[in-house]
Amino acid sequence: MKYTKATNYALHTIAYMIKNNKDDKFSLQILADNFNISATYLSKILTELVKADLIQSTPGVKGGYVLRKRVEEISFMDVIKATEGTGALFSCELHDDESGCQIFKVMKEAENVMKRYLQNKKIYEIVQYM
Amino acid sequence: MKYTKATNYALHTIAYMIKNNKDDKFSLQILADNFNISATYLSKILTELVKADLIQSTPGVKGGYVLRKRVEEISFMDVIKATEGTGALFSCELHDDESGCQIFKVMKEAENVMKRYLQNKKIYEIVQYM
DNA sequence: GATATTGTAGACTCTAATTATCTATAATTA
DNA sequence: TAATTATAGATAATTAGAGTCTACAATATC
Repeated sequence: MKYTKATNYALHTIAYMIKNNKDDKFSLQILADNFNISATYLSKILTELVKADLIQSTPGVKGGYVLRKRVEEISFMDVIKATEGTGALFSCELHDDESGCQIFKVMKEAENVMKRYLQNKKIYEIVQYM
Repeated sequence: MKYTKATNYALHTIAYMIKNNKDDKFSLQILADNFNISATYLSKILTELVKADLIQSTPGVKGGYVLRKRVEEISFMDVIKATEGTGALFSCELHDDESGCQIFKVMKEAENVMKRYLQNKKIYEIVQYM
């Protein structure tokens, strides 16, 4: 069980945008070069952030990506949800009704504890140390 | 990012052993039948629990698996560690020294919060409700 | 000591997800 | 219209997960 690299790129992209003047527009190429990955690959990741309404994209000349929320409103969890999805980390196929499984309940609550931590932690908080 | 099914089988096996007389010896076949999976497959999973010293296996006639610790000493995390390994959920390849990455630090602490919860939760606590 | 029983190791397969890349296309500005 | 910028689609390589099957090792019992 591991977070995907896409999540890492997404978190670093948002942090990068906040750090380098949060109101600017950033081109895909600039961002991709920053991580040494192909632009189309990063595009797929950022498109998920667009769908999640965390950033906005505009095509065409002078286009690019821009933050869509105030930095106080962008948590780690918001970004992770966009890239990893919202499904539970643990699932139990051994019961007809998973939610009745005692093991599932514990695993789900443990997951919630982690997710609450990530929901409360905002990305701008750590940008100053980067 | 998902827990493996192996973790689910492992947790259910320990719970099953605690529930059905914790001092008994259980044969692989009985346990595998219980979950409708093949014995050799479950064996691979339980062998990890043996290595982690949570259960003991004895081959031969009248052999089987038996718990090796008192039930108060078997936490969810103990089992999960055995099946999922001990590596961090998040890793950052964008820095030479990962531990200096601010994003990594937050992700690691979030993980620790979840793991502490699972370390404090013992399997015998939920068996009574199964 | 032979035999039945029980767990383990190894090789192997199948599938799905991850991690990309490349090409073509759509939208926008100048 | 041309240049620029993001997106969608096809494709491919690699790895992890989820098993199965066969052979083997250890143990008890007769």
